[in-house]
Amino acid sequence: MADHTADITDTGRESSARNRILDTATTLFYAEGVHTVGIDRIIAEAGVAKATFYKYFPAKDELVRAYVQNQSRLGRAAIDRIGKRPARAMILAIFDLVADAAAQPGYRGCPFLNAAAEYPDPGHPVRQAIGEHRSWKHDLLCSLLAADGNPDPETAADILTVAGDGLLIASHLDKPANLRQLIRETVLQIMGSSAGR
Amino acid sequence: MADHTADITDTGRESSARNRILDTATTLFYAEGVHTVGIDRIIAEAGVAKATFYKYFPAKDELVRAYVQNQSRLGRAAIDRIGKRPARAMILAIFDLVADAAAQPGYRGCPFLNAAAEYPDPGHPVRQAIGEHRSWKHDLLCSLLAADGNPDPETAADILTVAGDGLLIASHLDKPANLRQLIRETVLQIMGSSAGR
DNA sequence: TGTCTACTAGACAGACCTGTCTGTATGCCG
DNA sequence: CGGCATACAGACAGGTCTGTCTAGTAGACA
Repeated sequence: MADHTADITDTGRESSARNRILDTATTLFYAEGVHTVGIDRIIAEAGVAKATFYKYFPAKDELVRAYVQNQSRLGRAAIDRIGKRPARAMILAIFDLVADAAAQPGYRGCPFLNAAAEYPDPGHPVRQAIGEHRSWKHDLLCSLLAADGNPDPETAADILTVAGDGLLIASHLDKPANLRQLIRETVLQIMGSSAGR
Repeated sequence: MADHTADITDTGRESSARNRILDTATTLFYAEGVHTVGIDRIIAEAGVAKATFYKYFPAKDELVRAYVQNQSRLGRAAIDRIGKRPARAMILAIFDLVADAAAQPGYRGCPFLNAAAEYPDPGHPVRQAIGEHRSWKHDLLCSLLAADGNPDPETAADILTVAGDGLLIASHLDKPANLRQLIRETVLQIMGSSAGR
């Protein structure tokens, strides 16, 4: 569970203390929620003094925002790791990532959806960071759909986003046995059944 | 927003103090989250003594569970209010409820998804209550799909559940302009385009 | 050696949390 | 009238939270 956060912030010039804080926070926030995990616990498990923490993150919300951005970076890295493929295969591969994530031991759903649920105010910086990731992903889908020759990529991207969020929820709350098949079925049904199976 | 909680717990024999607590909690928990809202705030706004609160709800988590069950009751009531229709029209009407809810001023997404995000442990009573609501809804969709003549209502219900959750997320986080159209488009595309428009 | 930087250790204030407890007021029923 | 249930008011204990502050330590570099 801590493993996928072990390959750290690549900007190597950053403080190691800061990295330890962010990694610990990423693990704990994802596993137990943002409000449940306190600063004291994070600095204890990161092996860092409180003053050091507040040097790098002036307030807890700043850390939460960094956590969201870190998750965004990890998500983008996972997509980068797929490599180059035709547009339609690319979309299917991206959706397969949901099944990959759901198969991991500590899976607890989508970090962005979980975090958003804890911040009611849509104008809050944390919510904005979440929104940035969402619109990045939407744009990615949109351009892939356009490359696939979709006549209305905007609308199709909306629907695919809906499907993606729903699949993340289902993979977490309902844990369906045949998740991979459900994903394929959902995506193909949405993209038009002229699918390359 | 407090309005739709005004038509209270119909089991009229219940204590009015208990009802006031549950109604206040329903409003506050939904609007601001479960962990953010404390007991003191609830009893103050419900106009109830602390001892009275702990008489009816031995612990806060009991209240949260009652809150989830209350939301489940409200959701079922909304579906009951639709009245009788052919299966396919019924499904569309149920999905339209998402748009209705999203149009209300205090809309903050799906109460079940929000609450689930705050309880990591899948075995927690609150999560179980959420699971009960979800499987109730899944079964409802399944029987409607069967009545509509769907060849594989189980799988179709899975996909519709995915779509429903995704639409609830989208209507909350992305606030798309043409939500009603997005809903129709998504549902019809999933149920097979031989739709009755 | 002296100094500067980054860090550790941990006390502390002030707020807020859940849950318990004591005492009081009100109304119903016999 | 007495007895009992229900509810209110609020102090209190014990814990946790965020965020500040003081004091001390280890290494780099001149």
